Amino acid sequence: MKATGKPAQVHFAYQQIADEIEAQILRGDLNPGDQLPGEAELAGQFGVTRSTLREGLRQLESDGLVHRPSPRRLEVAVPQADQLTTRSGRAMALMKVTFRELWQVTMMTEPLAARLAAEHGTEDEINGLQSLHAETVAAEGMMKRTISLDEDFHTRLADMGRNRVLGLAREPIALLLFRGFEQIAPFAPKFYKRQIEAHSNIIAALRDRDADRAEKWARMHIEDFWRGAQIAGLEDEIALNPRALS
Amino acid sequence: MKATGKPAQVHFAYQQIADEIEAQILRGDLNPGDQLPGEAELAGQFGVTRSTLREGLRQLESDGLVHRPSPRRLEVAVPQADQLTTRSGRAMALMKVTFRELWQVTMMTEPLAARLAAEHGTEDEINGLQSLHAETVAAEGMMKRTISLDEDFHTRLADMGRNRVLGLAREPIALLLFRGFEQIAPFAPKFYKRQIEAHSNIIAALRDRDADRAEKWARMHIEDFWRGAQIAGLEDEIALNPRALS
DNA sequence: CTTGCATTTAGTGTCGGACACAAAGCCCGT
DNA sequence: ACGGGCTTTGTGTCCGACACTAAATGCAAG
Repeated sequence: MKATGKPAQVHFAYQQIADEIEAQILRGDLNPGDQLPGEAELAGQFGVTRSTLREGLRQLESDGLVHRPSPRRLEVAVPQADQLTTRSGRAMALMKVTFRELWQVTMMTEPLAARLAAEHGTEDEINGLQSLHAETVAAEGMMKRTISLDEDFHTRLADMGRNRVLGLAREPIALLLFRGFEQIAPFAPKFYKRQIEAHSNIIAALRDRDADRAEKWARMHIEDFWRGAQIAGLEDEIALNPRALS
Repeated sequence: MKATGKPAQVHFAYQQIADEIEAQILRGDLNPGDQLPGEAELAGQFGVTRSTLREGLRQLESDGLVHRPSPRRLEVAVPQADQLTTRSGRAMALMKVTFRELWQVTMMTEPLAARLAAEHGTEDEINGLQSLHAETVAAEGMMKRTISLDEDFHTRLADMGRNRVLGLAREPIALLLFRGFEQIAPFAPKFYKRQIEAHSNIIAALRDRDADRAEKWARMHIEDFWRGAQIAGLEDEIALNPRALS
C-alpha cells in the first residue's frame, strides 16, 4: 500500500533543485520554450552555489526537460522522441533482449501502425512514402541502405497514424529489430524482394484506405522477417551490436 | 541522409566524461555491479576537476547508468524499468496525449501480455495473481485502491510473459491509461464488477494454459475500459494529471 | 582469539572565489 | 544610418576548503 506521491530522499541540494524545477514544468508553471534565468540568478534563488545548481541542471538536461539552443540560452525543452529512443535502446541493449522478444512486440505494433495510417494518413504522406519506396527498390541488394530506408518507412508509417503513444513505444523496438536484417540478409537474399513486395502492398492498401489489408500486409511483412531470423538462427540471439547506438 | 553514428558536439568536458563512461558500459568494459573509483581519482584520470567530473556523473546517474547504493559507493547500475517508465510517462504527459492514443496501443499490449502469460507463466505466479485478485474483489468500490491493484495485476501479468521488451513498452502506457479509471468510475460504478469478472476469467484461462482465451478476455477487458471512457466523455481528453507522476 | 566499541580516515556534498572565452549588447567614428 | 571595435554578461572550468558521515581501523574487554 504505497501512497500516491513519495518525496522520499531529498537531502541533497542538487536533487531538490532538479525536482523543484521538474515539478514547475510538469505543473505548467514553466512551459516548453520558456527561457530560464542565468545560473547565477537561479543559484541565488535556490540559495546554493553555482556548482551545486549546475549539477541539478545537468540532471534536468539529461532528462530532456531543459536544453541549451545556444550556450547562452537555457530553456524548457519540448520532449522529443529520439531522446527516449536512445534511452530505451540502451536499456534493452543492457538487458540483452532477444530477437524473439523484439519480434513478438513488433508483430503487434507495426500492423497497428499500418491500420492507423490507412485511417488517418494524408495523400501527401502516402506520396512521400511512395517515393521513399522507390528509393528502396533502387537500393535492392545494398544492405545498410536498405535497413536505413526500411526504418524510415516504418517510422513514417507510424507517424501517419496520428498516435504519438504508438510512435514513442515502437520506435526503439523497431529500430533494434530491423537492424537485425544486417545479420539475416546474407542468409536470405530473396528477402529484399519480399520486403519490396510487402511495402508496395501496404502503400496500395493505404491508397484504398483499406485498413484491414494494410494491417494484414504489415503482419505478413513482420512474419517474413521472423522467418529470415529463423533461417539465420537468431531467434534467441541477443539483438545488438551495442556500438549500433553510440 | 544521415550517417550511422554521429558523435557531433563534444566540446564540453563534462559531456565527454559522461560519453566516455557510457561507452565503456555499453562496450562491456564496465559491467552492472562494478564499483567505480572515487571522484577524486576519476577526476584525475580524466584530467578535470572534481566539479566538472561531478557534472558528468550527475548526467550518467540520471540516465540510470550508474547509481549510489550508499553515498559512499558508486557503481554501474543494472537498468531498471521504472526509471524508463517515469521518463516516458513524463514525455507523454508533456505531449498531452489523449486517452484514445493510449487506449489504441493498450488494446494490443495487454492481450499480448495475457497470451504470453498463458504460455509462460508458472504455477506460483498464477497463484500470486489469484491472491492479488482476491484483494481486488475485497476492495470493490474503493477507487484508488482498485486502480493501484489493477496496475499491479497487469504489470504482473506482463512479467509472466517473459518478454522484457513488452514489459518496458507497456508499463508507462498502461499506467497512464488505468489511472483514467479515476475519472470514469464515478460515471460507471458497474465497471468494478466487470473488471473483477474479466480478471478472474483471465486467471482461469491462464490456469488452463489457454492463450487464446486469455487474450480474448484481456481484449474485452480493455474494450470495456474504453466504453467507460466514452461514457465519461474522455475519448479525446488529455490523459493526466501531471501531479500523478511526481 | 574473537567480539564490541571508540576512533581515525577517506570520500561525498557544498561552498566561495576566480579566470578564460564567447556571444550579446553598446558605442562611436565615418 | 551603418559597420567595426569595445564592453558586458554568462557559461565552462579550475582551485582550494570544510563539514559530515560511513567505512576502515585500532583498542579494550570477554
